Amino acid sequence: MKKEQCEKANVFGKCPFVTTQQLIKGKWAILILHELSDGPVRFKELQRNIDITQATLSSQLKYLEQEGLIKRKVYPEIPPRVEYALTDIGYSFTPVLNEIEKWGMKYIDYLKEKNKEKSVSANS
Amino acid sequence: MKKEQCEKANVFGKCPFVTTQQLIKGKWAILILHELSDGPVRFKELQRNIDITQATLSSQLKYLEQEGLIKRKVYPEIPPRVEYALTDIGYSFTPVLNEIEKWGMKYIDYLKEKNKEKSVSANS
DNA sequence: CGGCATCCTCTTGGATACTG
DNA sequence: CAGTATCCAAGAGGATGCCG
Repeated sequence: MKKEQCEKANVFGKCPFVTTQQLIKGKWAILILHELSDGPVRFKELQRNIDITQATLSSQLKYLEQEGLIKRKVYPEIPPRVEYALTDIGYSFTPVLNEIEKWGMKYIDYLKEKNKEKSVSANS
Repeated sequence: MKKEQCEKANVFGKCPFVTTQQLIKGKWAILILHELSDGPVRFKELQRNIDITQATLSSQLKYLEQEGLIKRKVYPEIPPRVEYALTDIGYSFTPVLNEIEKWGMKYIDYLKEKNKEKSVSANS
């Protein structure tokens, strides 16, 4: 794409990089999307899987729902049951998640190498 | 990968998602990496391309250099000249950038559709 | 040109307590 | 179980001015 789209006027909804960044910059968005990538998950289960407080999880889910990435389904039961799932556009984010995971593993390896070198030079 | 790696102990350097998120959560990291993906770029040029103040750009670059994603080369000239380039591990981030760009464009289209629907229903 | 130091503001998100 | 309300701390990052 033309770089110009991202230059000067770095606006949400214009530049794909800025737009994506705005959506996933939060501490939890990527993790939540990843948790939902295998199918619907209940609120409580999400909270258990990710280490996050109720209040924070609640606000994050509300945000992601607003942006159209996830959908909320309420089952009229007692006790209440709410499931969260990816929307179509949310599901289409999967390739990004996969690349993030692959690169993350690569970077973790890189960190290990870096630490190894450091301890070697410290011993010399 | 095993989800367990990301559960409970969400630590940088253990879970690939958390690790990557920590590195790119900032407002500028993705844009800077994208700008550098075609080869070395000077400080001033970066500042022109992205709309960012000197102080902020400087601290971002220092951060990315610390994390090993970019490297800094100083040319002993007058006036001074400093070029930034991707390291190997930084360059290997390119596939993530590509997916981010693709998805970002998809999401921008989605936003347009959403707005169209809204104005239609508003006129009915 | 390519920074750094300082100050200051605004947002994110964690802790805690309460509700249907 | 699945939230909401309130309060608060930390950090990101912008503005400005100075320096080699």
